[in-house]
Formats: sequence, structure tokens, C-alpha cells
Amino acid sequence: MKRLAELKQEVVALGTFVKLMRAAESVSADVHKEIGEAGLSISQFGILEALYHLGPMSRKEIGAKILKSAGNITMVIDNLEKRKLVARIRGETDRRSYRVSLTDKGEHLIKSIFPLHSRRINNRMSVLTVDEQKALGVLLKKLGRHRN
Amino acid sequence: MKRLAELKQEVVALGTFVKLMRAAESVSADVHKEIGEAGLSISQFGILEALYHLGPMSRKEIGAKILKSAGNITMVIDNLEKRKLVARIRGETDRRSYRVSLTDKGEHLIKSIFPLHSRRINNRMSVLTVDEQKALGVLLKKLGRHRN
DNA sequence: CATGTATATTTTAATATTAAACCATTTAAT
DNA sequence: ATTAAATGGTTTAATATTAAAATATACATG
Repeated sequence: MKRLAELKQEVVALGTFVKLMRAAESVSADVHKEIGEAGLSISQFGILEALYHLGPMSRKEIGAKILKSAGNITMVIDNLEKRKLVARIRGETDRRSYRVSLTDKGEHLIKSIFPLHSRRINNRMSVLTVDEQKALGVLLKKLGRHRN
Repeated sequence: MKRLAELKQEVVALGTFVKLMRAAESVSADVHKEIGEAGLSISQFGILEALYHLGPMSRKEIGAKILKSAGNITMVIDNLEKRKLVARIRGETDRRSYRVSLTDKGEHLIKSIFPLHSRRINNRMSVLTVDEQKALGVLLKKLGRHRN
């Protein structure tokens, strides 16, 4: 028979998991509403934002940032490229690979959207005090880092 | 000019938001891997689980649980119904509405999958101590509850 | 009771996403 | 050098998801 403590532990884990999923979905839906209005999908926005804050990246590196399938990322980049928001830059060293970089147009767009986005996040997150947010951040980071 | 404290606050909020998204995506991808192997999509699993733990529910109530579009939920229920895992039960009072209920087959399936699922969650969540999980839960709940 | 309004769900058309197969290039081993 | 394996990215086919329009029923009110 399973020990009581183990059972208790599993109940807590399950509850925390559900709360995590619900909080993330709820906050995400809330925050991302206005991104759609800017004519970007969430993934498109995510890539633009990553490039804006971290500089040019390969498809692979982008994949590590926004957790979507490889195929999907290729397609999102395609669509961003069609709209000239982003450019594939191929180097000489390895011709399988390339880096994706913001165009001026792309940089301008993300620059114009980001402040509103940030304010919206701040708004939603301020249900919690700054200290609570920090505590939450520490726990989430610990949880998110884990790899199988 | 924006006050320094406000700026600082926005940076914290943004950081916490990113950690929330990443933790949720990472844990979700991890935990849900095996659901696919059981031949269920995440939404399908979510509905079966909700019905299992909370009993029969209307389309609307399901929507409040698993945060997907109304149209999508209709379709997921359709697919579950085709596989006889779930049944639409119409009452006399309001003929627009119905309740979705697990069939024996559906109940049997979710019962057979859930323990593994729970164990897997427990596994992943145990990067955190039980106390940490509880603290996390409190913060997430506060965050998730908020409505615009 | 007729008609407008609200509510519950479904349909439709377009887009996003994924897993798996695939192609091209590089690296390693002989 | 030749081949095998690994790596980086793309394509394809199927499924999931959404927003918006459509349908059907209930409720309210003049």
C-alpha cells in the first residue's frame, strides 16, 4: 500500500500543476489579446521579441526560446520574412544554417508594440506585490529549468 | 519622465511573466508527452479529466475549465463522442443546452491513464519541496484568479 | 402573442501546430 | 577520398485552434 505521505505529496503536486496551467493560460490569453490586434500571432511576436532583445539567432536557437516544433518555426519565419520584418542571413561557414535578424521595419514594429505589451503585463502581474513576484519568479525558474 | 521605481517594477513584472510562460510550456510539454501516446490530444484529456473529477458539465462549464474557444470545445466533444468516451445528455428544461458525461468506456480510460499522469506530474514538480509547491500554488492562484 | 434581445451551441473558413519523412551539408571514421 | 552518421532546416499531411457568422431556443416586454 502506498504511504500516506506519498499520496499527500502527489495531491499537492497535482494541485500546483493545475494552478500553474491555469495561471499561465489565463495570463497568456489576457496579455496576448492586443498582440492579435497588431496583426501578429503569438509565435510571430515571440520571435520578433526574442530577436529584439537577444539579437540574431539561428532557427535552432529560436526553437530553444519559443517552445514550438521545428516545422512551425520555419513557417513562422517564412511568414515574417514575407512581410519583410525579418531576414535570413546565410554565412559562409555552414551552409545548412543561417541567422534570422530583424529588418529595420521589424525592429520598428516591435519597438512600437513592446511598451504597450510590457505595460499590459505589468498591469496583470500587479495583482502580486513586487516581492511576491520575485518569490514567484524564483520558484518558477527552478521549475522551468528542469530537463528530462 | 517615468519614475525609476515604476520602471523597476515593470522589469520585474516582465521577468516574472516570462518565467511563468516558460515554466508552464516546459512542464506542459514534459507532462503531456505520454498523453499523446494514449491516443488523446491534450484538450481531449483535459475534458475527460474534468468530467472525471467534477462530474457532468455543460459546454459552457467545460469552457470555463479548459480555456479554449467555444468552437474548439464543440469539436473536441464531437470527437470524444464519436469514440464513445463521452455522451451529450439533453434535458427537458433548456433545449439549447446539454451536459457532457463520461461513458463507462470513457471513465475506464481516464481511470487507467490518470495515475501515470499524476505520477509524472509529481515527478516533475518534485524539483520543488512540498512547501515550495504550496507557496507557489498560493501565488499562482492569486494570479490566475484575476479577471478583466 | 409578437418581436426584440440574450443565451447556448455549432458551423465555417482561415491559420497554427505537430510529427514524421525528407533534403542538404558537415563531421567522423576508415 | 568514400562512406556513414550527425546536424540543421524544410516539406507534407493530418489535426487543432480560432474568430466570426449562423442557428436554435429561451426570456422579456410592449
